[in-house]
Amino acid sequence: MKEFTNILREHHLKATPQRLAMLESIFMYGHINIDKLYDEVKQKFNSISLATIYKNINAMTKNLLLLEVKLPNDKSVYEIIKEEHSHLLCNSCGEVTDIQVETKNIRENIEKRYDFNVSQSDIVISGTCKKCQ
Amino acid sequence: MKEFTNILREHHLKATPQRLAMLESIFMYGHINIDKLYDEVKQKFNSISLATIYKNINAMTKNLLLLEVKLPNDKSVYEIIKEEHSHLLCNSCGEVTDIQVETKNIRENIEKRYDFNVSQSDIVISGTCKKCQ
DNA sequence: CTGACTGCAAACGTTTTGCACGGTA
DNA sequence: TACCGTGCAAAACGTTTGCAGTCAG
Repeated sequence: MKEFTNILREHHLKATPQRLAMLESIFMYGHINIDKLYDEVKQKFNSISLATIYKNINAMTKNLLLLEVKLPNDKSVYEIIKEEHSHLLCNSCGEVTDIQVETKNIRENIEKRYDFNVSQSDIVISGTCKKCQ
Repeated sequence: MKEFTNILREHHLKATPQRLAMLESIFMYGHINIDKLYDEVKQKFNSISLATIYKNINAMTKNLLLLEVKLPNDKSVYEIIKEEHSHLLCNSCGEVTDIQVETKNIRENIEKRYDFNVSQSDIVISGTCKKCQ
């Protein structure tokens, strides 16, 4: 896919078929953990090794192309970085969904009350999604 | 300490000296990771093994006496469960602070907008604390 | 053509397990 | 006394590393 090739280059990484396959899977799922990603990529790319998956996840995360999302009671998932957003986690089906949460008030409150310079907000809302209720 | 003895029993766990020492350290620090906890407890209790630390962390977490807090770019810390609250993480000194964030509006918005039944909100605000600015 | 990337195997750090012994209730 | 918990050593697990060969730019 032409687009991911450019994205990789913009992040100073070579566009190898392994990386393109990884990005396609991550994009398709939106959020994916290491094991699932390995399974997925292995289907299209049987020779890929777990070490390569890890090396690339680390390289892309370090170069701010991917973001690790730590979930309560679950394995971390990775996503392609875009605008800042929060996450919904369904405890029943495990699905992770992007949501927009108004954090401006929260940030301002914290800056004022605790004299704390906020740079990042990690918010995961857990519960039961529509389908699973 | 008498109090922790009772708390352990209320959670259907025996009040062993190892567990009491662990709870005292966790309480003293507010939030502590496994390595630090092991170091701390080892000072008062030289014979304790890492396996015991892990077994007890798992037992107390499963029995809802402790909570694991996953931090971005950092090791998990554990705390004694009390009222729901959020966390401030200083990227400079690593300190974790409890804060009260008004989540009612957020929850209600999510319940309405996404038809999602919220049960838990995990919020970690990162940045620079007062002392480190 | 050269440095970056891959795949393999080995190494590593963290967490869990099995078991015999000891302590709590 | 009956279990539950402890400590040790070994095992299992997830992740990283070193290296020789390959490929993208």
